[in-house]
Amino acid sequence: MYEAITIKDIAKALGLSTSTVSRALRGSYEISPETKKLVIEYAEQYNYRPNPIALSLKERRSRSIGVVVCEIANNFFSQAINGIESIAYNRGYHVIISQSHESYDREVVNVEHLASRSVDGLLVSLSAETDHIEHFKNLHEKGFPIVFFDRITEEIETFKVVVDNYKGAYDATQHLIDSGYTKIAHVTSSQHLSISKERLEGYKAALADNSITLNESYIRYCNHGGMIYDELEDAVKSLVHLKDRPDAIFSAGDRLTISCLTALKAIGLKIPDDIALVGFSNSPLVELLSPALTAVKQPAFEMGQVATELLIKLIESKRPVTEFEKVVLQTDIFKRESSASKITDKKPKTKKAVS
Amino acid sequence: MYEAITIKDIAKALGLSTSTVSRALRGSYEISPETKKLVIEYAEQYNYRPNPIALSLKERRSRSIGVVVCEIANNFFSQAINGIESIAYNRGYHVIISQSHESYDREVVNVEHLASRSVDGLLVSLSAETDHIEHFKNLHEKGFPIVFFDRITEEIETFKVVVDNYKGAYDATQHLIDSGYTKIAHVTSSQHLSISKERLEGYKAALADNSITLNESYIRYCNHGGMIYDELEDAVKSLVHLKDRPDAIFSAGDRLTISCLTALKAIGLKIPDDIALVGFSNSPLVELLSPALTAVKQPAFEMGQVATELLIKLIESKRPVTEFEKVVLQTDIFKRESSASKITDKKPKTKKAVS
DNA sequence: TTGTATGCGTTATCAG
DNA sequence: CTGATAACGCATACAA
Repeated sequence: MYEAITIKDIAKALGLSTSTVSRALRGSYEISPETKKLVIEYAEQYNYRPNPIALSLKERRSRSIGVVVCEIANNFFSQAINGIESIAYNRGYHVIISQSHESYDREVVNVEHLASRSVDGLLVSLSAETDHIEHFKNLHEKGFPIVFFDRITEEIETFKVVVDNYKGAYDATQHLIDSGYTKIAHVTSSQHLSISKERLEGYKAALADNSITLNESYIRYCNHGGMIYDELEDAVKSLVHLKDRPDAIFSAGDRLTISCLTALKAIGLKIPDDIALVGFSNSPLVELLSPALTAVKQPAFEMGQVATELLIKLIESKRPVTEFEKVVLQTDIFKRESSASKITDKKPKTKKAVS
Repeated sequence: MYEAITIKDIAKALGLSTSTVSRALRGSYEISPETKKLVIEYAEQYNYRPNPIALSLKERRSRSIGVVVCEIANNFFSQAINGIESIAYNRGYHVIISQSHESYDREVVNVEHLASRSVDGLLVSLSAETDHIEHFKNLHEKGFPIVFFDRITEEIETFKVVVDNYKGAYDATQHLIDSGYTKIAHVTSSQHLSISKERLEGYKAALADNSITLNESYIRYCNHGGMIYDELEDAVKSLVHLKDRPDAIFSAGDRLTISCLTALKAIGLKIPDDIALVGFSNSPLVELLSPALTAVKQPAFEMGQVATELLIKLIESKRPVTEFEKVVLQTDIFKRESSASKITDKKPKTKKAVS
């Protein structure tokens, strides 16, 4: 039905060979100015565009990079993708986005599809369900360029871009403690994720540094990233129904934080009067939600940019790269307006140095 | 660097011809069971995957559809894309997303790139800057499948999916009036957009039906969709600095609503005490922002689904389609908790029937 | 300066 | 049942 013009059409129309047309269009020096002019004008007139599919086949590269994330309806990832795009666009790469919706199976399918030669490299942030990464290992061993960001794996040696999750979590927890809360629950994503582990460590360290005993029953994992059923709502409910109800929650992700807000609202608890909330979030609305929320913000856009630069470096390098860096950026904490409630005269601790 | 296995490799290794291997892999009935088994096992072992690029070239279709939107960091569009994906995935199509960031030039580039045979069809929501659509007309006239959603154009006859913007805007405005506000400003996107025009009409109609004189100085357009400089902040500021300051704002889009919230906060105005706000928004947080906000919510996911179904219908139809429907869905209004302020005992009007 | 032939990976057609 | 060949659109090594 839809037929576009090809080099062959131009060649036929002008009584030339396809190679001449091809060379003329690429401005090759070996073509006479007249022929060149003729061809270029004709191409212009008929709005000729080279077929990228044919080019890909020939050049064995598609000039596109694949992005594998859990969700784009997530402020962190949509901002990261904007960063990815900003670099890719300038370097002449297309960006193909795929969502796993936190499903391991879906992630495998997406990776296979993308990698089977329709992209030149992959930017990956693991799904919450993913606990083994053979699908990436196979590719990586064959030399396929992969860069991990945010939700990374230590099992594959390549470029990685993350934030200092430990410190972000530490600061968040410390902020709650500084505000007078001591019974601090932690709602996090899957146990398998690097970010969950690091944030958990930061949380634990802050408690320890303030001589607060860790209460294991205050920790809730959402192994499906809150994507199934009422995974997160259930977690929050079970927390507030504890006999020794926590007076604050530290949530470890954008979606989790938003879901916590929603769940608490649904339960009828007021923030921060009934319970305080501090969470990782990149929502532009966090500043609006004050005093409901204090947010730890990730430099999502920059992470996307850095990861993309590294990936393109990998793609375009002639010889195998052997030196891999792990870029660590810093989080920002947006503190809510201090509300009267719960604020004590505790002296703020000096911040600990973090690994 | 990264080399994947091809049919040719298998053929060589097994001492067969490429055609035999190809047929064996596709389970052709004319291949002996033994050969079939041999080939399939070998392919499995070496993790063979057909090269989609080569397939595209051969079949003159890529089994992928392109999406052209302004932003994915926008609740409406990210939800719509989820709807698009949900259908496309089931029908075996890839989704390639491109963002115009409300720039006309960027939109043209994206469309050209996508359409030059790397996608089989296009799902389009126009950018705020776009005031002529030759780039789509050309394609459409050549028979290239396009479906418009949300921000559509009447100049091209094809499938379209929208919401009843008139009614959504009418309801929003009526809600403000019912709550006792009369000096209602309207912050909207570009004048060129269909949605802006329709929402403006709904706003005007509600005012008229309540015998409120339209104050032209209460209307603010953001012709770049709020993407440049402080376009939106300036609009809000100029509104609140009017000598006859409006007591309410109706904002006509997801980003606009969020920006209004942010801008009002920055200025130091409390919602709804100083000024009320009702806006189109699909943010999962709107219910949290109560009583700051009443939101008109669009069925984004469904819109994405419907648009995708129509596009695939267009792509896969053998003969040119001549009957085009325009699907109109309904908005939902999420009303904020009624706050004491400003609520009068005005009797609610009966809703008008809408075109 | 231009044309011819080849190959990228796959499948369809035609011959065996 | 299997193999050789052509074609999809393009670029390039090689001829002329």
